[in-house]
Amino acid sequence: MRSESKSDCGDPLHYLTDDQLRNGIEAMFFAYRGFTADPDRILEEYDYGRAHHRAVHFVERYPGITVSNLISILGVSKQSLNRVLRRLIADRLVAVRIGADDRRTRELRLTEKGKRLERRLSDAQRKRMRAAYRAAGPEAVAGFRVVLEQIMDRRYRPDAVENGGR
Amino acid sequence: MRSESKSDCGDPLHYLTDDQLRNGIEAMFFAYRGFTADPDRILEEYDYGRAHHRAVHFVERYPGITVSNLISILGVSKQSLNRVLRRLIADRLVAVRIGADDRRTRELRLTEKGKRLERRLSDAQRKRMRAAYRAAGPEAVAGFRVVLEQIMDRRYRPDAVENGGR
DNA sequence: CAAGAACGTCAACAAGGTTGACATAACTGC
DNA sequence: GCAGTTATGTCAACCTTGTTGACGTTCTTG
Repeated sequence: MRSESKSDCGDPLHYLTDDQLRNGIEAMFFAYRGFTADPDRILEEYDYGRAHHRAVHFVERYPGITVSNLISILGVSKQSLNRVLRRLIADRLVAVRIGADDRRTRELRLTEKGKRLERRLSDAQRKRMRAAYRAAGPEAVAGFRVVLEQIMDRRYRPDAVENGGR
Repeated sequence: MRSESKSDCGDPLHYLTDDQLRNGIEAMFFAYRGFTADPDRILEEYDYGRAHHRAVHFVERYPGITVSNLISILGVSKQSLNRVLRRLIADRLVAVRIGADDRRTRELRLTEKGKRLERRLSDAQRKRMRAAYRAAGPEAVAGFRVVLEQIMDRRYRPDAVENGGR
């Protein structure tokens, strides 16, 4: 199986020691902080928080998504999401339409204004990711993605990995 | 900006497309959630939060760390840390000593009880990381670490990367 | 038509972040 | 030795974002 060990100093399982794992854990902590730092600064201007960013992100990602689907992706209560969504709708960043097939549901989409904010936020975040990816190189990035997908809960793991190419 | 668009396979810079970056961003979101899920469940039993976990983690990591150093690592205000620390001290998870060289400072250490909780938390977190690492393999892990270190802010990056060896 | 689902909303509450202000003890420079 | 600065603790007020519980409306479905 894992007989191909690269950075082992003798022990092929050296990368699984508690120390290595601890380093990885700490790296996750610091990296996630860096990861959110740039959008956080932008959101401050608008008096929005990270919750607004997440909502905007997933509405952009799945245009026409319903409220309950958004709730289950974000993993928050409907009251919590509603507070965030209400403001985004009032500020005309998100548009609501009655569900086409089920009139009880609400389909969410970004307005032009919403798309502009989303673009600003994701540009900032992508800029940092791009710099990191570029510095690390394609093989490191591939490894990064594999490990992340292992860390996340099974149900969020993209089983059809379209970036498997190359 | 990058002009080469979409899914042109064959492009050696394909891993830097907006789509790839966006996938990475989303993976970070889901992975971080999985990453904190297990400790969160344990903390609930004790009525502690993530803030307590972070404090305990870094006190374990740097025994004798001072309050101000802990503040700057965690990146929170002293009032915020104080609220968390006060409880950990009252519950006898953290012991405080007057600084050896500077009597104004307070040196923080885990008590036996504190070590037990820290161990429980980090065992849970390591278990998930170990499974992820094992499934991904050593090369993926090496890539994972490189990318994470690029994402985090420079000042937290370990300049002496011990796994850079080979 | 009755039941249940999807949604919105009000209220109360908690964790954990912020800032401002103030107090004390200890170090440091002159 | 005194003045100024630093490290810490604490009180108070406030914000965001999460929670639960309760209730009402609209719509789908058996």
